[in-house]
Amino acid sequence: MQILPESPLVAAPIETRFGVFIARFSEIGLAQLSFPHESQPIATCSIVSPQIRSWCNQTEEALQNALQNGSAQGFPPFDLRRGTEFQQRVWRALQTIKAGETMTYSGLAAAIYQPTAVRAVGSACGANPIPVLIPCHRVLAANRKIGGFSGGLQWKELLLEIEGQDGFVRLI
DNA sequence: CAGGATCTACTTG
DNA sequence: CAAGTAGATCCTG
Repeated sequence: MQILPESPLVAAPIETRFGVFIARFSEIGLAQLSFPHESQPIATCSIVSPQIRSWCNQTEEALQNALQNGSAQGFPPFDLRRGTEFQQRVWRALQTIKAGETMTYSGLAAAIYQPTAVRAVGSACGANPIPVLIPCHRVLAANRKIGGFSGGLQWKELLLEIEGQDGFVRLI
C-alpha cells in the first residue's frame, strides 16, 4: 500500500560532534535523516523556502539536543508518506517511547494491536526514515539483548548510552 | 515466495 | 547459565 507522490527532496547537511548528518525535506516536512557517511555528497542548494529553512533549524536543534542529552523537542513536521500503512503505525508508536525509556519488539507489536506481528515490527523499525528523532533505537529484544540496527549497532549503543540505558546485553 | 532489527519453548554442555 | 534448534508469525518487494 504505497501512497507516494514521489516529490524531490531538499537535502541539508547538519554538523554534529559525531559527524555530518543529512536531513532531507519534502514540501510537507522532514522526510529523512541519515547518519554520517564516509562520502560527503550533497549539492547544497542555497535557495530554499523560508519554511524549509525553519524546519531545518528545528531539525538541527533537535538533533543536537538528542545527541547531547537525549532530550529532543521542537520537532519539525514529519513526512512519512513513504511508508506503508503498517510501517506508519509502527513509527507512530515509536514516537510514544520517551527518552530514557525502553520497549521491546513484542511490546511494540502489542501496542499496535498486532501481537503476533513481532517480526514484521522489527522490519518496520529497520525502515524508519528518521532515526534518532523517531527513536527506533529504544527498542530492544525481549531477552534484554540489544537487537539490531540498520544504521549500525554502534549508533544504537551510543544513543542508548546517551539516554542512560546501558544495562542491555550486546548481541552478536 | 524468500527473508527479516523476533519470540517462546525445549534440549544440551 | 549459555548456546543452539524448531516452529510460529507476518509484512515486503
